[in-house]
Amino acid sequence: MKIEDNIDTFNSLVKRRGFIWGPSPEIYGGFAGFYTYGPAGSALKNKILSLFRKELSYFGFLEVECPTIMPEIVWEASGHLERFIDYITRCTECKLLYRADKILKELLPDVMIDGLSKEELNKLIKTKNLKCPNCESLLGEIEEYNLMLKTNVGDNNVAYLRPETATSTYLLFNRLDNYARKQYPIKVFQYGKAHRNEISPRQGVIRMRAFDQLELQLFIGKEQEMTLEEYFDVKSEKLPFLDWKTQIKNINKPNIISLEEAINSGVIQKPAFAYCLYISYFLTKRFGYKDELIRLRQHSPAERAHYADDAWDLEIETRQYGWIEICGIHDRTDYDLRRHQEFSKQNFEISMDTRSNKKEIPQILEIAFGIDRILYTLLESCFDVKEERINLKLKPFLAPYSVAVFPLIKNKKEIRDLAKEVQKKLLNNRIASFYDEAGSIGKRYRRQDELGTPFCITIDYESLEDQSVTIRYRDSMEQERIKIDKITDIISKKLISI
RNA sequence: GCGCUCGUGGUAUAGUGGUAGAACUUAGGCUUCCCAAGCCUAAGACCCGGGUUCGAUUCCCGGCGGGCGCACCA
Repeated sequence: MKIEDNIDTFNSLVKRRGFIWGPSPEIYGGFAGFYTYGPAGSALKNKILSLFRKELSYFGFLEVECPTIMPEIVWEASGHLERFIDYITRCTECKLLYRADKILKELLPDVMIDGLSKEELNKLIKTKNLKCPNCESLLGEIEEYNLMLKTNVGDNNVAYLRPETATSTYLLFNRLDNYARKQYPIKVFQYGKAHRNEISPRQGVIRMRAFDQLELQLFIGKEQEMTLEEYFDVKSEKLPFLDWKTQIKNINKPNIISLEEAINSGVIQKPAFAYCLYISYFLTKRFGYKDELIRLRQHSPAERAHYADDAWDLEIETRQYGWIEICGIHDRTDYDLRRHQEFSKQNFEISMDTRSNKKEIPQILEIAFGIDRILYTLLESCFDVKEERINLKLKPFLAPYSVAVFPLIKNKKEIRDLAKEVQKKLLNNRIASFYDEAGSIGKRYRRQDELGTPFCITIDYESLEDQSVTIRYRDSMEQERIKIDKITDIISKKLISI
């Protein structure tokens, strides 16, 4: 069978090899926006997370884990309740759906629409006899479309599934202030599920209704944002910046400049924020994306979220979906803590510097990764077809299986026994190893290539005599002879070093 | 959500108003071969519900799901 180097081959691989299945539950026809990771996908995801945790600990981040359901007041305070509920109206005839504020602004350019209540919007539609631009029929009653998933807890308490993990981290502020003994900036992250009731989810795991976020937060003083030590260690690092003023000129090629140059030219205002952009880029690079597939794109002021002062997306270029955001870096200012202080009636004004009595509410800088998008873009960017061979070029430490073990032939007892012994030895050292004796040796190599297994060990006749085996490398397909008692050492080293 | 379009084994598909054919994959066996060889055998599918019909996977309606366009995407 001819293996073509195209996106269909990729999509079928992702399913066949157990990376991503869905929409789930498949046997009931599927539920749009919900997907499942099969064994290979779960393994890959766990390795992604384990790399994150390792690196974040290096950068001094603490991990927390909060509930995914929070009472209504939290979302009122965070601003999500207001911003995630859209008033919509649909045409009574052609059923086209409009966002109420947008259509009213279009039809009534002279009326001030912003800030009107649902009742006032309804009144306007009725008194002005507003009609659908598409078919000239009357527009219907205002309805609410809520991007947050609502639920009831206990007897009758309204609550929402969190649409982001960040907010739940902010609610820990006074606990963290204590725990970290005011060693600002306090660096925290949280990994977990978030839920959004997308109107029409598409693009597979790129836009799901239940998805995984890994969000880093820096609680930091306003002055400290300009003087952060960590910035000075990395300020000469070069990143691919695409600021919004450049985008206006229709230029989509990033400008590769250092953090310092970005600050000096005014593209970035705060050194601490520049440091956050650096962290996002550094972590992304650790997964092995090629340079040309990464860019940092700044939001225009109009595109920014309600809480953000400056916002950038770290994007990866994909074959199937174009540039995809895998990480959002936001300067959330003191917006969140100020709001939660107000709604919870706690005091978040603290003195951050013992030398003065000045009190302030800390600023928050946020680096928000979408884990599912990392998993997807990583699979896509590692997918490679050459000479009838599918090869998933994952970094060795990310591959679902680190190594596979084969007896060259299965009907020779001694070879088979030795192969099983080698397999056992690897497992005893907790190396993710897969044993396979079915089919020709070439077929077994191909199976592992599709899963991204970086190393294959083959036991042959020679092994019986000199206790050596062949190690075969996924990308080069080259083979080397190594001694059995060196296998675990060699593999372990290769898993760390690359 | 609207419009168009599509939905057949694990994957990608052929085909039909009388329940489906091949490929790859998978499993068992032979072969023992270091890069998808070959041979034998086996398993496995018409998205769901309703209607028309003697009979529906096929036609019609509805639902669910996918793709594309519009809208939406803090």
